[in-house]
Amino acid sequence: MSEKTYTSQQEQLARFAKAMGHPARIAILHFLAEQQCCFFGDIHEVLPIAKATVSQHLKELKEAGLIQGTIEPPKVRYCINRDNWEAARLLFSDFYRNRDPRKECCCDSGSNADR
Amino acid sequence: MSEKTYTSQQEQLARFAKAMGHPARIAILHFLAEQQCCFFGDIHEVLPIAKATVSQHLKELKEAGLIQGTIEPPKVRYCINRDNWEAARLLFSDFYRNRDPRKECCCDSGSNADR
DNA sequence: GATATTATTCGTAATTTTGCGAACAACGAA
DNA sequence: TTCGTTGTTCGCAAAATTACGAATAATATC
Repeated sequence: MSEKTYTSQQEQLARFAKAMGHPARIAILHFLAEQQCCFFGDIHEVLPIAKATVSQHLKELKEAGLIQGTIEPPKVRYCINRDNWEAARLLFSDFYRNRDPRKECCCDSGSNADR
Repeated sequence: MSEKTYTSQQEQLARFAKAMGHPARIAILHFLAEQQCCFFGDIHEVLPIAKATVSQHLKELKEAGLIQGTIEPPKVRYCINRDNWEAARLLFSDFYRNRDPRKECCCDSGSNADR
Protein backbone atom coordinates (compact mmCIF):
# COMPACT_ATOMS: atom_id res chain seq x y z
CA MET A 1 0.00 0.00 0.00
CA SER A 2 2.91 2.31 0.61
CA GLU A 3 4.58 0.99 -2.51
CA LYS A 4 2.06 2.20 -5.01
CA THR A 5 3.17 0.26 -7.99
CA TYR A 6 1.49 -1.99 -10.51
CA THR A 7 1.32 -5.74 -10.28
CA SER A 8 2.96 -7.74 -13.00
CA GLN A 9 -0.46 -9.07 -13.94
CA GLN A 10 -1.70 -5.54 -14.45
CA GLU A 11 1.34 -4.74 -16.53
CA GLN A 12 0.89 -7.85 -18.62
CA LEU A 13 -2.80 -7.21 -19.17
CA ALA A 14 -2.03 -3.63 -20.16
CA ARG A 15 0.59 -4.87 -22.60
CA PHE A 16 -1.85 -7.23 -24.28
CA ALA A 17 -4.53 -4.57 -24.31
CA LYS A 18 -2.20 -2.01 -25.77
CA ALA A 19 -1.27 -4.40 -28.56
CA MET A 20 -4.98 -4.78 -29.28
CA GLY A 21 -5.52 -1.03 -29.13
CA HIS A 22 -5.63 -0.39 -32.84
CA PRO A 23 -8.23 -1.49 -35.39
CA ALA A 24 -5.58 -2.72 -37.80
CA ARG A 25 -4.10 -4.98 -35.16
CA ILE A 26 -7.52 -6.25 -34.16
CA ALA A 27 -8.19 -6.99 -37.81
CA ILE A 28 -4.88 -8.81 -38.12
CA LEU A 29 -5.54 -10.93 -35.06
CA HIS A 30 -9.04 -11.62 -36.25
CA PHE A 31 -7.81 -12.69 -39.62
CA LEU A 32 -5.08 -14.91 -38.21
CA ALA A 33 -7.39 -16.53 -35.70
CA GLU A 34 -9.70 -17.52 -38.50
CA GLN A 35 -7.17 -18.58 -41.08
CA GLN A 36 -5.07 -20.59 -38.68
CA CYS A 37 -2.25 -18.73 -40.32
CA CYS A 38 -1.24 -17.05 -43.51
CA PHE A 39 1.35 -14.98 -45.31
CA PHE A 40 2.20 -11.35 -44.95
CA GLY A 41 0.75 -10.60 -48.35
CA ASP A 42 -2.62 -12.06 -47.41
CA ILE A 43 -2.77 -9.80 -44.41
CA HIS A 44 -1.65 -6.75 -46.30
CA GLU A 45 -4.24 -7.43 -48.96
CA VAL A 46 -7.05 -7.13 -46.45
CA LEU A 47 -5.93 -3.95 -44.73
CA PRO A 48 -6.30 -0.33 -45.87
CA ILE A 49 -2.70 0.59 -45.06
CA ALA A 50 0.71 0.47 -46.69
CA LYS A 51 2.86 -2.61 -46.30
CA ALA A 52 5.43 -0.75 -44.25
CA THR A 53 2.71 0.04 -41.79
CA VAL A 54 1.41 -3.51 -41.78
CA SER A 55 4.90 -4.70 -41.04
CA GLN A 56 5.10 -2.35 -38.10
CA HIS A 57 1.82 -3.54 -36.65
CA LEU A 58 2.92 -7.13 -37.05
CA LYS A 59 6.11 -6.29 -35.24
CA GLU A 60 4.19 -4.87 -32.32
CA LEU A 61 1.94 -7.88 -32.13
CA LYS A 62 5.00 -10.09 -32.21
CA GLU A 63 6.66 -8.11 -29.42
CA ALA A 64 3.51 -8.38 -27.35
CA GLY A 65 3.72 -12.12 -27.92
CA LEU A 66 0.32 -12.51 -29.53
CA ILE A 67 1.61 -13.74 -32.87
CA GLN A 68 4.67 -15.31 -34.36
CA GLY A 69 6.21 -15.38 -37.77
CA THR A 70 8.33 -17.87 -39.63
CA ILE A 71 10.26 -17.25 -42.79
CA GLU A 72 9.31 -19.46 -45.69
CA PRO A 73 11.20 -17.96 -48.58
CA PRO A 74 10.24 -15.89 -50.30
CA LYS A 75 7.32 -15.40 -47.94
CA VAL A 76 6.74 -15.02 -44.25
CA ARG A 77 4.09 -17.04 -42.54
CA TYR A 78 2.34 -15.56 -39.55
CA CYS A 79 0.17 -17.24 -36.99
CA ILE A 80 -1.28 -16.79 -33.54
CA ASN A 81 0.98 -17.62 -30.63
CA ARG A 82 -1.33 -20.09 -28.98
CA ASP A 83 0.27 -20.04 -25.55
CA ASN A 84 0.20 -16.32 -25.12
CA TRP A 85 -3.18 -16.13 -26.76
CA GLU A 86 -4.47 -18.41 -24.05
CA ALA A 87 -2.70 -16.37 -21.40
CA ALA A 88 -4.35 -13.23 -22.75
CA ARG A 89 -7.71 -14.93 -22.90
CA LEU A 90 -7.42 -15.85 -19.24
CA LEU A 91 -6.32 -12.39 -18.17
CA PHE A 92 -9.15 -10.69 -20.00
CA SER A 93 -11.83 -13.14 -18.92
CA ASP A 94 -10.62 -12.85 -15.37
CA PHE A 95 -10.60 -9.10 -15.57
CA TYR A 96 -14.14 -8.94 -16.88
CA ARG A 97 -15.38 -11.74 -14.67
CA ASN A 98 -18.71 -10.73 -13.22
CA ARG A 99 -18.29 -9.28 -9.78
CA ASP A 100 -20.77 -9.96 -7.03
CA PRO A 101 -23.90 -8.48 -8.45
CA ARG A 102 -25.16 -5.95 -5.99
CA LYS A 103 -26.34 -4.16 -9.05
CA GLU A 104 -26.63 -0.68 -7.71
CA CYS A 105 -23.25 0.60 -8.71
CA CYS A 106 -22.95 3.52 -6.40
CA CYS A 107 -24.78 6.30 -4.74
CA ASP A 108 -27.13 3.94 -2.97
CA SER A 109 -25.46 3.12 0.34
CA GLY A 110 -23.03 5.92 0.92
CA SER A 111 -20.85 4.18 3.45
CA ASN A 112 -17.86 2.74 1.61
CA ALA A 113 -15.91 5.94 1.44
CA ASP A 114 -13.89 5.09 4.53
CA ARG A 115 -10.39 6.01 3.68
CA MET B 1 -13.36 -6.98 -49.82
CA SER B 2 -12.59 -4.10 -52.14
CA GLU B 3 -13.44 -1.66 -49.37
CA LYS B 4 -10.66 -2.56 -47.00
CA THR B 5 -11.92 -0.88 -43.91
CA TYR B 6 -12.52 -1.93 -40.33
CA THR B 7 -15.83 -3.11 -38.97
CA SER B 8 -17.42 -1.06 -36.23
CA GLN B 9 -17.00 -4.02 -33.92
CA GLN B 10 -13.29 -4.02 -34.58
CA GLU B 11 -13.15 -0.30 -33.95
CA GLN B 12 -15.10 -0.62 -30.74
CA LEU B 13 -12.96 -3.47 -29.47
CA ALA B 14 -9.84 -1.51 -30.32
CA ARG B 15 -11.24 1.49 -28.44
CA PHE B 16 -11.87 -0.56 -25.32
CA ALA B 17 -8.50 -2.24 -25.60
CA LYS B 18 -6.72 1.05 -26.08
CA ALA B 19 -8.36 2.42 -22.97
CA MET B 20 -7.05 -0.63 -21.11
CA GLY B 21 -3.61 -0.22 -22.61
CA HIS B 22 -1.94 1.39 -19.63
CA PRO B 23 -1.19 -0.15 -16.22
CA ALA B 24 -2.60 2.86 -14.39
CA ARG B 25 -5.90 2.51 -16.18
CA ILE B 26 -5.99 -1.21 -15.55
CA ALA B 27 -5.35 -0.49 -11.88
CA ILE B 28 -8.14 2.08 -11.83
CA LEU B 29 -10.61 -0.28 -13.42
CA HIS B 30 -9.54 -3.04 -11.11
CA PHE B 31 -10.00 -0.84 -8.10
CA LEU B 32 -13.40 0.42 -9.21
CA ALA B 33 -14.63 -3.03 -10.07
CA GLU B 34 -13.82 -4.17 -6.56
CA GLN B 35 -15.02 -1.14 -4.63
CA GLN B 36 -18.28 -0.78 -6.52
CA CYS B 37 -17.26 2.84 -6.66
CA CYS B 38 -15.26 5.46 -4.87
CA PHE B 39 -13.91 9.00 -4.91
CA PHE B 40 -11.16 10.48 -6.96
CA GLY B 41 -8.98 10.80 -3.89
CA ASP B 42 -9.23 7.10 -3.13
CA ILE B 43 -8.05 6.29 -6.60
CA HIS B 44 -5.25 8.81 -6.54
CA GLU B 45 -4.14 7.46 -3.19
CA VAL B 46 -3.49 4.06 -4.68
CA LEU B 47 -1.61 5.12 -7.78
CA PRO B 48 2.04 6.15 -8.15
CA ILE B 49 1.25 9.19 -10.27
CA ALA B 50 0.30 12.83 -9.83
CA LYS B 51 -3.35 13.76 -9.51
CA ALA B 52 -3.32 15.67 -12.79
CA THR B 53 -2.26 12.47 -14.49
CA VAL B 54 -4.87 10.44 -12.64
CA SER B 55 -7.48 12.90 -13.83
CA GLN B 56 -6.30 12.47 -17.38
CA HIS B 57 -6.50 8.69 -17.20
CA LEU B 58 -9.98 8.91 -15.72
CA LYS B 59 -11.00 11.15 -18.55
CA GLU B 60 -9.82 8.64 -21.11
CA LEU B 61 -11.66 5.83 -19.39
CA LYS B 62 -14.76 7.98 -19.31
CA GLU B 63 -14.44 8.78 -23.00
CA ALA B 64 -14.06 5.11 -23.77
CA GLY B 65 -17.25 4.58 -21.81
CA LEU B 66 -15.84 2.18 -19.27
CA ILE B 67 -16.45 4.37 -16.25
CA GLN B 68 -18.60 7.28 -15.23
CA GLY B 69 -18.27 10.00 -12.67
CA THR B 70 -20.80 11.99 -10.69
CA ILE B 71 -20.07 15.14 -8.79
CA GLU B 72 -20.81 14.99 -5.08
CA PRO B 73 -19.39 18.24 -3.78
CA PRO B 74 -16.72 18.65 -2.94
CA LYS B 75 -15.84 15.22 -4.27
CA VAL B 76 -16.34 13.24 -7.41
CA ARG B 77 -17.58 9.70 -7.26
CA TYR B 78 -16.44 7.29 -9.95
CA CYS B 79 -17.80 3.93 -10.84
CA ILE B 80 -17.84 1.36 -13.58
CA ASN B 81 -20.27 1.94 -16.41
CA ARG B 82 -22.02 -1.41 -16.17
CA ASP B 83 -23.57 -1.39 -19.62
CA ASN B 84 -20.39 -0.69 -21.50
CA TRP B 85 -18.45 -2.94 -19.16
CA GLU B 86 -20.74 -5.75 -20.21
CA ALA B 87 -20.38 -4.78 -23.84
CA ALA B 88 -16.61 -4.89 -23.49
CA ARG B 89 -16.76 -8.22 -21.69
CA LEU B 90 -18.73 -9.67 -24.56
CA LEU B 91 -16.43 -8.28 -27.22
CA PHE B 92 -13.32 -9.59 -25.53
CA SER B 93 -14.74 -12.99 -24.68
CA ASP B 94 -15.99 -13.31 -28.22
CA PHE B 95 -12.65 -12.26 -29.59
CA TYR B 96 -10.77 -14.81 -27.52
CA ARG B 97 -13.37 -17.52 -27.97
CA ASN B 98 -11.64 -20.75 -28.66
CA ARG B 99 -11.53 -21.45 -32.34
CA ASP B 100 -11.96 -24.89 -33.73
CA PRO B 101 -9.03 -26.71 -32.25
CA ARG B 102 -7.08 -28.16 -35.10
CA LYS B 103 -4.19 -27.49 -32.86
CA GLU B 104 -1.46 -27.46 -35.41
CA CYS B 105 -1.27 -23.75 -35.99
CA CYS B 106 0.38 -23.72 -39.32
CA CYS B 107 2.95 -25.29 -41.48
CA ASP B 108 1.14 -28.63 -41.49
CA SER B 109 -1.24 -28.53 -44.44
CA GLY B 110 0.07 -25.91 -46.73
CA SER B 111 -3.03 -25.38 -48.77
CA ASN B 112 -4.88 -22.41 -47.38
CA ALA B 113 -2.79 -19.81 -49.07
CA ASP B 114 -5.22 -19.44 -51.93
CA ARG B 115 -5.36 -15.76 -52.51
C1' DG C 1 -16.64 37.56 2.26
C1' DA C 2 -12.47 34.70 3.27
C1' DT C 3 -10.70 30.05 3.58
C1' DA C 4 -9.96 25.16 3.02
C1' DT C 5 -10.90 20.96 0.32
C1' DT C 6 -11.35 18.56 -3.88
C1' DA C 7 -10.68 17.66 -8.56
C1' DT C 8 -10.15 19.51 -13.32
C1' DT C 9 -7.84 22.24 -16.68
C1' DC C 10 -3.82 24.65 -18.59
C1' DG C 11 0.72 24.94 -20.27
C1' DT C 12 4.65 22.53 -21.24
C1' DA C 13 8.02 18.88 -22.28
C1' DA C 14 9.52 14.34 -23.55
C1' DT C 15 8.34 10.23 -25.67
C1' DT C 16 5.67 7.12 -28.43
C1' DT C 17 2.62 6.02 -32.09
C1' DT C 18 1.03 5.97 -36.72
C1' DG C 19 1.80 6.30 -41.43
C1' DC C 20 4.16 6.56 -45.81
C1' DG C 21 7.53 6.02 -49.70
C1' DA C 22 11.99 4.71 -50.81
C1' DA C 23 15.75 1.88 -50.09
C1' DC C 24 17.31 -2.49 -48.86
C1' DA C 25 17.84 -7.64 -47.97
C1' DA C 26 16.92 -12.44 -49.04
C1' DC C 27 15.85 -15.73 -51.87
C1' DG C 28 14.24 -18.51 -56.15
C1' DA C 29 14.13 -18.49 -61.06
C1' DA C 30 15.55 -17.28 -65.67
C1' DT D 1 24.56 -13.12 -62.86
C1' DT D 2 20.56 -10.70 -63.37
C1' DC D 3 15.63 -10.39 -62.33
C1' DG D 4 11.44 -10.49 -59.94
C1' DT D 5 9.00 -11.35 -55.71
C1' DT D 6 8.39 -10.71 -50.86
C1' DG D 7 8.88 -8.26 -46.53
C1' DT D 8 11.61 -5.52 -43.51
C1' DT D 9 14.06 -1.41 -42.33
C1' DC D 10 15.16 3.52 -42.78
C1' DG D 11 14.11 8.30 -42.62
C1' DC D 12 10.88 11.39 -41.91
C1' DA D 13 6.59 14.00 -40.43
C1' DA D 14 2.41 14.57 -37.94
C1' DA D 15 -0.23 13.45 -34.20
C1' DA D 16 -1.18 11.35 -29.83
C1' DT D 17 0.28 9.85 -25.24
C1' DT D 18 2.19 10.37 -20.73
C1' DA D 19 3.49 13.14 -17.04
C1' DC D 20 3.99 17.06 -14.00
C1' DG D 21 3.31 21.51 -11.37
C1' DA D 22 0.72 25.54 -11.28
C1' DA D 23 -3.47 27.72 -11.88
C1' DT D 24 -8.31 27.41 -11.72
C1' DA D 25 -13.16 26.19 -10.55
C1' DA D 26 -16.66 24.68 -7.45
C1' DT D 27 -18.39 24.07 -3.24
C1' DA D 28 -18.78 23.75 1.90
C1' DT D 29 -17.41 26.03 6.15
C1' DC D 30 -15.84 29.59 9.14
